Amino acid sequence: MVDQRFPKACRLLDSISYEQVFNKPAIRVSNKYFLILGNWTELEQARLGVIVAKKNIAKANQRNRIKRLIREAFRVKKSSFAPVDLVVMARKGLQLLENSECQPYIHDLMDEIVKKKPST
RNA sequence: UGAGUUGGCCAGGCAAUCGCUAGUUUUUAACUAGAGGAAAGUCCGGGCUCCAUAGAGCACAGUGCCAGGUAAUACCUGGGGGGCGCGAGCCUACGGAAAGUGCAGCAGAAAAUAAACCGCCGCGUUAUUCUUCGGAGUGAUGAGGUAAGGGUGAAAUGGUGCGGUAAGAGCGCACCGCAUGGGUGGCAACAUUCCAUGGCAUGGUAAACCCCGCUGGGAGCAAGGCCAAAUAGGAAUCCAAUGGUGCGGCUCGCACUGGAUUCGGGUAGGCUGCAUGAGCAUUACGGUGACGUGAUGCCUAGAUGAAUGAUUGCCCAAGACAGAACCCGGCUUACCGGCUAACUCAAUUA
Repeated sequence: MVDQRFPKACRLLDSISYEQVFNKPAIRVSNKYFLILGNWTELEQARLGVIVAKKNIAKANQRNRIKRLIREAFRVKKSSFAPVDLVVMARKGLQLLENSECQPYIHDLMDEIVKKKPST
């Protein structure tokens, strides 16, 4: 049984954690709808932070939907990651897509990160 | 059956697997609960918190038929006036224009102490025609009278008829309308097929200034309280003085500054505020109703880098607008469809 749980230990919980990722991102992958920054850590598991700006997605219920989508994708793939802090940012236009249309974009980017290894 | 009016309700359902937040317990698991009718816009009204115990006056803002409901309102209920609709019903910032100031394009003679463009009327002067020699008619012109008729306008100082007159005119009369006072009905707004008086004023605009009545102190949960790394030196209480400084837009006013005594103060961060409430359901009684009073039962989201979801299958009417952030009551706006009650109009059948 693969661990697919998503407790608070798997999330970035304060602005310090976010700033560490933004200051020197070792990982930077993106496509039309998402941008992912990441930083290798010494922790036991990967952690996720999500940013969906009001500027990009105007309606609150659409922002919630996209955040859930990103968390769900991370939750399913979590055990495949090396210890890493990720920040996923949503770009404009996502509110026009159905959930099933969005999923390939986020899954592809996460697969890309799974292939990478920490440069020791 | 069709068309319509008003009100109320629902907002995909079920199952399996994997998850999230909170609570409880026998705690590495199980059980329970987990967005809305608008959670939205932040347009009003409150609660709560601090500022001064939240006061007085001015200014400013809001509000505006009457009565009631409510914690309160700009909301709701009932009623009145006006307008629209065949009707059920709908709309209505609906106080004051005889306190003052201002404004009114075009058209029109004139838009406010009314006014004479055309027309109508007699009078004077003059030309001319006719004449029974008294005058009569026509044209031009002058000073007047006239609000009947025409024409302009959204609006032109009551309407119709008769009398009256040179022509006219509420100039007089009748009826209708209007105003004022009284009576009557109504808590009131107001109504009045009641009575009297008045020939009739007082044009419109107050979502123009304004006047009048009523209401409003300010800031907001990033309020405020507690614990507290860092950092800076002050903070609280009492007494004295009435000079200085500061404080909602201003004034009254209030606070601080001085001295003495005491020792904590407070940013990041954390905790709290933060879920028992103007609460919900059922029911009885009072009330036309909004609603109130009582009884019984229930506890029903509480996140904080921010939970309430994903996948699969089945069913149907094929799922819109949209996400709590201190909490309530309203209003407004967005919205796929569907259900339901009462009523109105039209047609058909009996």
